[in-house]
Amino acid sequence: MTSTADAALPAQERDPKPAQKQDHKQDHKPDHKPDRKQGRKRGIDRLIEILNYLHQNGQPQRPNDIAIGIGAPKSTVYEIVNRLVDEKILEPYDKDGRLFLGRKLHFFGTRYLEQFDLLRQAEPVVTALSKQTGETAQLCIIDSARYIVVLTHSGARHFKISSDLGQPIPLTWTTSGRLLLMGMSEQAIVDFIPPEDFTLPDGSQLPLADFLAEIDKAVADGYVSSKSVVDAYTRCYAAPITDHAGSCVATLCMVTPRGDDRRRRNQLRDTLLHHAADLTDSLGGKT
Amino acid sequence: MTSTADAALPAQERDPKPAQKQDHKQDHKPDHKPDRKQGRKRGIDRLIEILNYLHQNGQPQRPNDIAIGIGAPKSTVYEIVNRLVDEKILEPYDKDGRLFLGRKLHFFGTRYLEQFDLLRQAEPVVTALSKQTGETAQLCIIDSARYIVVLTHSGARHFKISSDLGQPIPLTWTTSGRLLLMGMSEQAIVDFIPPEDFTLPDGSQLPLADFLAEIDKAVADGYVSSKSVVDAYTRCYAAPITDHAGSCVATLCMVTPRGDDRRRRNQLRDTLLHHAADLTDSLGGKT
DNA sequence: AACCGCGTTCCGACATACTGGAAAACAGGC
DNA sequence: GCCTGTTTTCCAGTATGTCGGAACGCGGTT
Repeated sequence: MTSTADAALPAQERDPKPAQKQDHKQDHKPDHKPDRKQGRKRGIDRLIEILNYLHQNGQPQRPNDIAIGIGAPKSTVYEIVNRLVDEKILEPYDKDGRLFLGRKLHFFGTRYLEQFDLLRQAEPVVTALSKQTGETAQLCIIDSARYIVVLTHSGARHFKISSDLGQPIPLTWTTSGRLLLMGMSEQAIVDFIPPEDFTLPDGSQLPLADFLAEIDKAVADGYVSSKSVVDAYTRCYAAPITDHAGSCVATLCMVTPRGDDRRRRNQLRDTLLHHAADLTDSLGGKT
Repeated sequence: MTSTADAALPAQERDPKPAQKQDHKQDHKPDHKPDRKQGRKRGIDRLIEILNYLHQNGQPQRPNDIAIGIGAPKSTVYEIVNRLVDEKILEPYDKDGRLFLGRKLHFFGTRYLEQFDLLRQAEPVVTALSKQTGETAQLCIIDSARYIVVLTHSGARHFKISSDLGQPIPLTWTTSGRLLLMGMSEQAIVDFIPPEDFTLPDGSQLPLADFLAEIDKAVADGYVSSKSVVDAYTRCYAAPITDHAGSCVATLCMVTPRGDDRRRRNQLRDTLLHHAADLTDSLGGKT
């Protein structure tokens, strides 16, 4: 099963069905065209669909499968895919013609990491935290009103708690969400979070008042430790990384199986807080 | 200055001039069109150019700069760039409108790493080697008859030996090149290496016989340690990572400033060999 | 051998993505 | 404020990239 940081997605199967989405054209202009039949699409869009599809699907696919998966004409997909293979943006995976994301993407991604202080500095911290505790450690941020994991390092446990790096999840579903929203007024939070995100994965509603109270407690404690909202097996720990103004730019967190005794829980919490404070310091944040 | 593993590029300035290349259409068919004026290009090509440009350039740029840099119409670049920002493939960098590679690329890149045994296993080894020695450590492979660095971890030195991850370099220029070609016949090597690659960065020619002799010695020794061919400051150490058949699939290597005494050189070599053997083992290779 | 399913390649036609050029917004410098 | 150079946005025309559909190739089954 697939579990994400403090927000394990409920057995989010990687089903190969069409990537239902896009069409939310956020053009700045009114877009007078009444959304004609989604006939033809341009190459760039296809390319993006292909990459996203392979990323979400997580495993090598044949051009034909990709075409079916994203609901695009085969001829188009073959065309584009060949171009991308030339560029090493995709790479052949086996002799059956399966393809996967290519090394060029790794190079691009590395450049991205180099460029950004937060991630560059956080990377060794996440690794150290994970190594030291043997648990899965992650760095999480807010991304367009959702929570996403941006760095992850798996723990030593035999059953892998893999994380869906980069998959947006409602803030309300996550332990970290309580911390990431610190400092926002009630009104701001209501405006910020999409209303549907107050529906928890089991279908129940999270009362706003409860959520606000949890945020308050999180801020007061300086960390959160709680059972995952989205699965029955994991406990999550999260600590804030703050900037010079004291607002929370990210959280450092851990995912562990439930069932640890109080002693170990405290120990994990302390280790986490220690690393989080270090990271905040080295970023010039206010501790 | 910029230095790459065992092949520091000679002050390879990152000049913002047009990316002269492509046009080598390797279509399987004769391509009857006599290569018309390079008029219009498709979106996908532009997109690739943009990403490559930002990657090679290494720093955030404005859409306008990108347009100039890749020699594309501004209107086109603005169009595409906006699309990519929506997708988080590019990201705004500052309020002057500069952009850089986006987090999505990091996510894609991570998936790539997860998927491939060699890199997944090699990553902790490279890190460990670098931490233990304080030097820059890298994993290198052959990529279309050239050498490229696929993993890197900077050493603790104050002046950063940054590496051009993913930049193809002639095998002859690199220490690792001697190892990566092990097992190939003279004829195979001649056929494989582009003739122009026997010209060293200083303009001199590398005699084939010398090169072959160096390869033989490398194989016999089981490692190479030599002064970098391409700069005057560094010494490089390389050790082979072999597969079950005993052929060299990659090299683990280190870049150090010159001037270490024999004792330390031996020590570094031993550490390197130790880690390389570990990695080969864990990949099921023949030691 | 002939048949079937599946993955891949080929090809012509048309909608449209890309382009050039010009206008508009912006940023300094005087 | 006014002028000058730069960056960004807008727009309409046409070269061309995308699509559908058909043909091809290959492995396995009857």
